[in-house]
Amino acid sequence: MIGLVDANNFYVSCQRSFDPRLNGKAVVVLSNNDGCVVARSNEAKALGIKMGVPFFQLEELRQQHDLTVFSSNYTLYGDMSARLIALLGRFVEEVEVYSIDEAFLNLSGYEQLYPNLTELAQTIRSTSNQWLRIPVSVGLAPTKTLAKVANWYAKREPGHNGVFMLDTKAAIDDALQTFDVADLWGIGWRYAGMLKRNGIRTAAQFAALPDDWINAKLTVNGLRLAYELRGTPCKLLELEHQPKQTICTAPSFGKLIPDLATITEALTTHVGRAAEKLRKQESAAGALSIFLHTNRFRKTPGNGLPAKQYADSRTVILPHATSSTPELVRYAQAALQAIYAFGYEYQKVGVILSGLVPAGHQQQALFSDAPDQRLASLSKVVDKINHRHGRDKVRLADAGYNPEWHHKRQWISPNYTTRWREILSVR
DNA sequence: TCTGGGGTCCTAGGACCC
DNA sequence: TCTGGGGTCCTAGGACCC
Repeated sequence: MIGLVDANNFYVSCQRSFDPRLNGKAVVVLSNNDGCVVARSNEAKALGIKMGVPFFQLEELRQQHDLTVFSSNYTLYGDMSARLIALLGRFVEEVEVYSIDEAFLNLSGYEQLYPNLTELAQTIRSTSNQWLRIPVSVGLAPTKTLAKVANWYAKREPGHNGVFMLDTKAAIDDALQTFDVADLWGIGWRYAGMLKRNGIRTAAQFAALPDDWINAKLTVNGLRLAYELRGTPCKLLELEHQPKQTICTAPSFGKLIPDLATITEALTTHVGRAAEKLRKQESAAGALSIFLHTNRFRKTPGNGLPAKQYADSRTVILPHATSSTPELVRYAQAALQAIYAFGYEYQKVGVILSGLVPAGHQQQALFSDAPDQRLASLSKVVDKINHRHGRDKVRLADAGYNPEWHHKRQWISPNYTTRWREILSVR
């Protein structure tokens, strides 16, 4: 059996954990730059606030109802997530961290220790409530996909008390009969539309389709999904932490930016951030892509016509794989100069590092200079200083001093768990 | 009229996830 | 005025090899 533990309204729950006055209230958490709604309390869902709606469209609702708003605080959510994972590790050996608020548990081999898995799930729930004040739901089933389905029922059926188990053929058949095919793990809006056009509405109907048809329409991924629904595991628990294959840093500007100088400051900062992530996983990048674009939603003030748009990107294959910030910045700035066009209001510049290889195992180029080892050491020392004394304490001068492009986070909460001076004070 | 067979590698684009 | 960020995997097709 596999367990899926999924935190309820995770970002909202993290905020409530440190401010119980928010319990019972409508609360939303916004995406980066305070753009869209990415988490909602049940009360906010009841007000009809949809996932992903642009925040500015909620202005009227805010005036009519008591709605509490937070900018996203990933430092806080990441730390709370680590605590939740540590908690799960006290109950079972094998935990796959699937996302910031979800984990799969391998429950096979625990028949002696936990003869009743529903009870175990309840214990996990109450422990999380007590230690973290984070409510979680638990789905139990023979495959990951069925555990996802079970979790869906655990979250939505009040009678189940946050735990739902699919352990018999009859229970699985029952659950799939009433499960919307669009809610399956691996079925997005395009596949959902295609399936509905073909008369497939439920998970049970999908699982009963011929293999050839599924393979032709949804590739091998769809076939794996069908097998998992039929009870044959195709997705194994991934317990090893895999290094990332690409690293992207591309936050929007807080306001539209027209000039190259300011965009260069932002890009320099983003490349520095991406390179930090790169060094943290002990990789080096073999290629670097830069992209730049205007705001595609924007209308020209006054006439309401779509504003003039521009977007371009440039990929540079590096002469040797590197993780050095100054070196990556040099190539990034040259690429930006090549794609920048005067006369537009830009929304975003971003960097993607790819061709990642383990640091220290880089292929040496035959006809170019060997990578400068001193540069690599320098960046590592800078990381250490910044880790100890605060982000960006040491950085390139090109990153600027008073960034007017910084993203918005108007409703940010304190970093309760990671900064001494922001620790919760109780009066 | 008839135009081989069997591979590898890379990339762009499309699907998906939270 | 204001519309997120960061990932993965698969396939088709083109270029190449002998």
